Amino acid sequence: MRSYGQYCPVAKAAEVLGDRWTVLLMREMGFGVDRFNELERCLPGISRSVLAQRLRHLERVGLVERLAADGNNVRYELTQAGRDLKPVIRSLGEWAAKWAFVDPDPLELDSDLLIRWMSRHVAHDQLPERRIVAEFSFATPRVKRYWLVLDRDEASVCMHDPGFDTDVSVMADTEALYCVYMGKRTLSSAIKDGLVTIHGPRALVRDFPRWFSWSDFAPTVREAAGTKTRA
Amino acid sequence: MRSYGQYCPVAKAAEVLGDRWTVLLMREMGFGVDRFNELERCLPGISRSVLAQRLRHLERVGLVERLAADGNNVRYELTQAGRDLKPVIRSLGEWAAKWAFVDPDPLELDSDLLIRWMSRHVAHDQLPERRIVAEFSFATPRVKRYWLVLDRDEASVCMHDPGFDTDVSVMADTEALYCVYMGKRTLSSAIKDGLVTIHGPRALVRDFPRWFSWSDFAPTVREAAGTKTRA
DNA sequence: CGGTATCCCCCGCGATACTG
DNA sequence: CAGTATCGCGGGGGATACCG
Repeated sequence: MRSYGQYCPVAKAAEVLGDRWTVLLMREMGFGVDRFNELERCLPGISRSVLAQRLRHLERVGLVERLAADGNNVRYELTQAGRDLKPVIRSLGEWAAKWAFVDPDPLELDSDLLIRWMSRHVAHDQLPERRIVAEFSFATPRVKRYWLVLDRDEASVCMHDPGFDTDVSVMADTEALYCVYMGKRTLSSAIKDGLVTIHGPRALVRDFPRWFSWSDFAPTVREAAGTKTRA
Repeated sequence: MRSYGQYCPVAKAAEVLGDRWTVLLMREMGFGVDRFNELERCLPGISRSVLAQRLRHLERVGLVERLAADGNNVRYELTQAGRDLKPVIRSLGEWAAKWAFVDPDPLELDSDLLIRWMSRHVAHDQLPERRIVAEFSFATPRVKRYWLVLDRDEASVCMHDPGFDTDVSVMADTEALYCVYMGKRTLSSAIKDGLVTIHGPRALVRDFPRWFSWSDFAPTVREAAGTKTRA
């Protein structure tokens, strides 16, 4: 971003972070996404050239470190300056969750993203001791299936059947599950309305709601839903 | 700014604030600048069309309210949502003051801005009871003079001699006074180095350093000057 | 996987002039 | 003071192809 020509920290921050995609890229890296192609997948719509340009820029200004283990095995890590930005970006999100946030636009109902985001917010300590495979099916905006493989240490997303037996099967309306994730409604209300259905052994179905901690911003979204004052 | 197509508060905040100038505009309004032409002067380089477009946008998304007292007497005020953004923008600046901030670029030495900024950070309770007129002279990058009229309630900047008697006369190297303002150096060190000279009655010259509270970010800049670790 | 190279369009935005 | 109107360019960035 072109300089503002001001010796002011706010202006400097705006120059470093003001380019399109940069804040979202930092958000993703703050969640530990560290590979070029994975970053691309987490930012639908970004072009590969822009992603490369942003990563170079962030490296140049000292927010990101490029770690080339060997040849084509590259990882990107936040520096301390980059990690230090995490609470700032969070406060941006908290602000938006409180004021600028209404309902999901139909165009925003990307089930790929939702599944990725859910996989980042697994309450691992609430899971059974053994590995759990949860299958998710969405009908809208297009039919999609995913498998979440969860254990006490890790959560991974599969776009194809991983081969393991499925423990729990979830059918969800994409918008409804997005709203649950974001704190706009409760999972139980979505289930009552028939927008989310969970199949599987009784004990697992009972515990399922506790396996996810949902969005970091959900508490703020819930709070904002109460106080509707905008002026 | 084009949508990111993500139902995520961080993405929404980036859409609302991501356009060029928007964050700086909100910074200015947070300081109470509320007139179109004054905003233009506080954002050197912004074009009038972009300023108008940004104000309309911010009004549309509910951060700014346009108050037309009558005809051409218009003021812009932050809504509660806009005021709520102030600490967020501040945290952006704090981050930059800590990590992304080195020395003023020669092109950033705009004495107009410096005087305006200083006038916002007057420690009114440290002033004498009576009105004080301080004259500032800069030699670089071009010869410029200003008068700061200070009292217990108010501070105003004059680009021309206001007619009142001058109480204190300050001659300053622009870069040095910028650095003092931003916390990169102390006023006394700048005086010692002959980069700032204060003339006037002994008592006023003695008290002058306490009349200004300097930049909000100065403490962070000072702190960062100690710890040079960047990785 | 981890990028680069190219192409090209569009529009953001700065400059200037003009109006009520 | 508070804008609108117009113009013109520069480059941001999306799409696609290609490479080691």
